[in-house]
Amino acid sequence: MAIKNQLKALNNSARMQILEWLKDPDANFPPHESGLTFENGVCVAYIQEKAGISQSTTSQYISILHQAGFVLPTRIGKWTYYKRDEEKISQFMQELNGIMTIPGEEND
Amino acid sequence: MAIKNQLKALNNSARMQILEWLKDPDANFPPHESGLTFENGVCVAYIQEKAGISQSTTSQYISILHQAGFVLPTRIGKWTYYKRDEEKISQFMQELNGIMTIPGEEND
DNA sequence: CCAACATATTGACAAATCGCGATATGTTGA
DNA sequence: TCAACATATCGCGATTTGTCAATATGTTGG
Repeated sequence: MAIKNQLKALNNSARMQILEWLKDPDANFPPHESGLTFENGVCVAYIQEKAGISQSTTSQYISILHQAGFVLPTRIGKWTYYKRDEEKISQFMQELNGIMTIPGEEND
Repeated sequence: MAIKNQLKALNNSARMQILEWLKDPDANFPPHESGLTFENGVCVAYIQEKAGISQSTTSQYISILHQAGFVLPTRIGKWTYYKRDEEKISQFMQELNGIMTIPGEEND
């Protein structure tokens, strides 16, 4: 159930990229005008600008990433900041690994 | 390029299941009537029967798994046997892991 | 409360994917 | 060469996804 949505969320290059950018906000986004650090993540407007897609599409993509459990929102004032949920992402990768690979196999 | 097709290939429960079944053909399929072992994989007809989908859909799904590099065909007589390409699968998982996770992070 | 703004939701339509039946291709045994 | 069979490909309607503009919701400062 969960993993199906998670794979669907990844099945789009913009959504993948957003997740990658959020790995290192300092390297990928300008500082927030509010002076806020990236501790709580990045605001939607910055993600939109970087991705070069419309506001509505950006919001929808972030919603899909959120439903997949990959990002966590923090609302501060009129802004919503999103950051990666590293634990959920790790869990997903472990689960996918369990599905995809054979336990004994040591291929690399 | 490659990883996009690979994620697409996984974005379908029947295709995921086929890959899982092929992890252990002895456990998931009856022996080939020809007496052939599963060394070269499983014939399409058995996969079709197990998946409960049409012949054309089965063939197409296997083709998608093949394009993704997840399975290898061996033609013997009028049969085509498919088995997992463990190396490619491992490579895919490593690549996805590199994209999805942050190097230093040790979440579990 | 209102105007301005950030984000979310809705409605629409094109493009991609699902899954099938029909048909084509390739192979073997007679 | 032909009939039977295994698999692949084609063409199709149905469903899902991509992406947008328009609109709704929620928040703050005045």
